[in-house]
Amino acid sequence: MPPEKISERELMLALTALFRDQGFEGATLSMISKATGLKRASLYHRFPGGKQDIALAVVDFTELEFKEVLAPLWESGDVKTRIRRVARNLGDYYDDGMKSCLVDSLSVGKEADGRDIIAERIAEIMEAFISSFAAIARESGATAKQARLRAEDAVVRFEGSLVVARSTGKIDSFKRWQKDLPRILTGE
Amino acid sequence: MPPEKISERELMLALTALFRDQGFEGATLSMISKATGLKRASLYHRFPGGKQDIALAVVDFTELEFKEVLAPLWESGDVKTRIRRVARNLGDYYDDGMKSCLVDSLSVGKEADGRDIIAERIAEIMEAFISSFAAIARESGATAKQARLRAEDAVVRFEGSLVVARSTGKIDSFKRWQKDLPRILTGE
DNA sequence: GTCTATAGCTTGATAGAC
DNA sequence: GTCTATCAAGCTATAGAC
Repeated sequence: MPPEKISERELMLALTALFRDQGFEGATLSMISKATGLKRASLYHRFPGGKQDIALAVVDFTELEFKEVLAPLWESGDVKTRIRRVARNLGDYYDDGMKSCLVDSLSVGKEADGRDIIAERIAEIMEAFISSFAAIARESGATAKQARLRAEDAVVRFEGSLVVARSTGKIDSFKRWQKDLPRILTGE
Repeated sequence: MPPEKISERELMLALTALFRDQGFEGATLSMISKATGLKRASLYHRFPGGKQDIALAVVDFTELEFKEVLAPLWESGDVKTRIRRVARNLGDYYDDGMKSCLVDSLSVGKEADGRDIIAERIAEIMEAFISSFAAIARESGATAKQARLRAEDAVVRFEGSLVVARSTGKIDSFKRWQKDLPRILTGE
């Protein structure tokens, strides 16, 4: 057998970038093949379920990556400091707002085929994102209800700033979101 | 000649819904044909430039529709009342947050073909949206700089709440945005 | 202004060699 | 684990009749 042409991690990073930028319909097997250096048949060897399998693997991978990005939330220390750390991590991960959100890109499109399975996973990831923010808002002294509202507000502004950045090419609102995040979650 | 099978307005409404829900790559000519009742060749009669022409027509149409939705901003009367009216219009237009934003859907995808022309128009629409909000924020007493910030914040939250609603199926954050809009734009 | 019919290409997916 | 070769189906787009 020939050796692996691309490591698991490099493969997943390339696939994630593609689905994030192109969405499910936009990411064709030709693009995937080109981006990974693997021919069609090799892709089906690694992902027997085809394109849907690839998309689901990307979602799983992103879920894990995101846990690392949000890791400071579960550590100890000053709450606002940890939130600032997460804001910085998210800035790195999303290239200061120039990259789209996978949840956004993958939730555009038809509900045919196995897209509903992907949609379900997408909803789970979004919920986990909000819950993570709610946990630290709670830690900062908010009631459960307050914390949930603050967390949803933070995620709404995050997603919105990425949409605005992608459509206008300007990242100002994302940078402001980064700066405002501690205030949003702790309520000042 | 046979009569028009579908009125210009009905046609544009169907096309807009399709591109809004499916994105550019996701909206195939088969879907378009089915949704409008027009065969492929008839679509090319109305839109000689093909799919890109249709998408651009959808963007133009949406730009006009949006001017009606935002119309209260240019009327006279109490500022907060007019903002509330716009919030209600946007709630109707986006089905309380259950519909996606065309700007979001159409800005996902490859930059090949004539997609850059569409991207340019999308950026214009987003800018007009922000400017409209900035104008009424200015009217409420804000400086030009303050008004711009408030307007961007309002649009960011609007887009974000639609992304969250689409991915989770829950419209709570959109409803909150609607309620908060007067406060966001006038600064209380 | 609509249609049928078709062209030519790309898509997602599979078979089988090495 | 990778490849070449191939498939049927779908895609965008066009020609030409009525």
